[in-house]
Amino acid sequence: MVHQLEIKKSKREQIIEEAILLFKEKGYSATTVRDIADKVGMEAASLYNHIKSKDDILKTICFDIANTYRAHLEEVTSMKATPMEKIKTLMRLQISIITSNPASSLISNFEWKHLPDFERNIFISERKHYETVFKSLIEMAIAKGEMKAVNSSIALYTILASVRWIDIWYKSERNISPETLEETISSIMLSGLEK
Amino acid sequence: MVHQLEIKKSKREQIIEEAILLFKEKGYSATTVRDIADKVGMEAASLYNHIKSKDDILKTICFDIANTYRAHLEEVTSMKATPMEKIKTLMRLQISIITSNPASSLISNFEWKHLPDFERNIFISERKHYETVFKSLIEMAIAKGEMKAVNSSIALYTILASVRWIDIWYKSERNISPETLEETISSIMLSGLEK
DNA sequence: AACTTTAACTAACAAGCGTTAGTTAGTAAT
DNA sequence: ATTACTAACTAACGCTTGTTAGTTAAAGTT
Repeated sequence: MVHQLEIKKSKREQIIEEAILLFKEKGYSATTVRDIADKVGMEAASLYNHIKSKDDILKTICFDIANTYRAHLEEVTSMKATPMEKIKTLMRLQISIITSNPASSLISNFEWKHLPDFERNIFISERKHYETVFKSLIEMAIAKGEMKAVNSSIALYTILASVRWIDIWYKSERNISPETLEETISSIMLSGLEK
Repeated sequence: MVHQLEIKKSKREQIIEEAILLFKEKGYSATTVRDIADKVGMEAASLYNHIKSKDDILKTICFDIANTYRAHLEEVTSMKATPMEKIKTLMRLQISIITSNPASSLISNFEWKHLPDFERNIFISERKHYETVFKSLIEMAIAKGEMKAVNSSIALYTILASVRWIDIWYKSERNISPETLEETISSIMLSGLEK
């Protein structure tokens, strides 16, 4: 029993894995518990031996990602480095989340609105916190003269967009390594495209 | 009758307008025809005097946007200008679509997957066409030495991401004019953030 | 060997879904 | 004045939804 947990994926993990693929393909609302059960190879009712509810699956997916973001944020803010270096590190870490979990990143980005009220509010404030800290790094970088004096909101969302969008298209361009991705995007955001 | 069409919004337009807001808030699948009917102020069944189906609404929203994109693309490709100027123009036009129709842009970006098979395929190929032309502009700009020799796929999606993401956050930053938005994003993408 | 637990099953529920049918009052056209 | 059309209504249909109840066979524990 404890043995099984160590040597192979638990049924619960299998269920969540299949759910991730389905939520990504069809969206949370359009995915039924019967769809998920089919993929796992059991009856819909049997899922409830492993999960509490359909919501429960979404919660797990979204907060797995959200917690990783938070951990990265704490890691970076405790670094001894210039604001610009912290921004670069944060971008790199964020790209690594997305390239190693493209599907659940996408769900966390687009399906969080279907979380139950309580969890949705937590999720929103987690994200708000991330953005606030990120934005203050941008403002510090500008104040230090490391960054051009652009509107910090636009800079923030343009940076976030450039990495968040990866989960949408990354699959179709598989011959790009996470390293190339990270270097190219960083270079575009920091030095621009124009020669 | 023809009079009414000219002086005020038709019932159909009202329905679609309310549907846009609901689809944006809750997503297409989670929005019911009864939700829409409530907002318009009629019974669900009465909607069917004005629309063919729930799908019909989504089709209208998505292809209104898609057609505007196509029109802009044709406008730009027939311009006498350098690839770089065309890219800038395309970015500016795309930002203008989003700032003037933030809600339906968002739906077109995120809910298109719920289109019926036939329309979904058309939509996908429309978008593919847009991206292919955009990408070839990038490659021409690189060939001409106007743009740095970065991976053209990454450049394409980074540019698209930077503008497509606007519909997500634009509402909460209303004190930014479309012009500032366009200038700042262009400047970031072309010249970079680093000083 | 007797027990508890686990994890699957079938059956079914109540609620909600998009949609259709049939009707009716008000307006426009002849 | 009669007819035809528009756009609303109520009622209901057939289906799907997430979930629960009750059962059962196998595995683990004492």
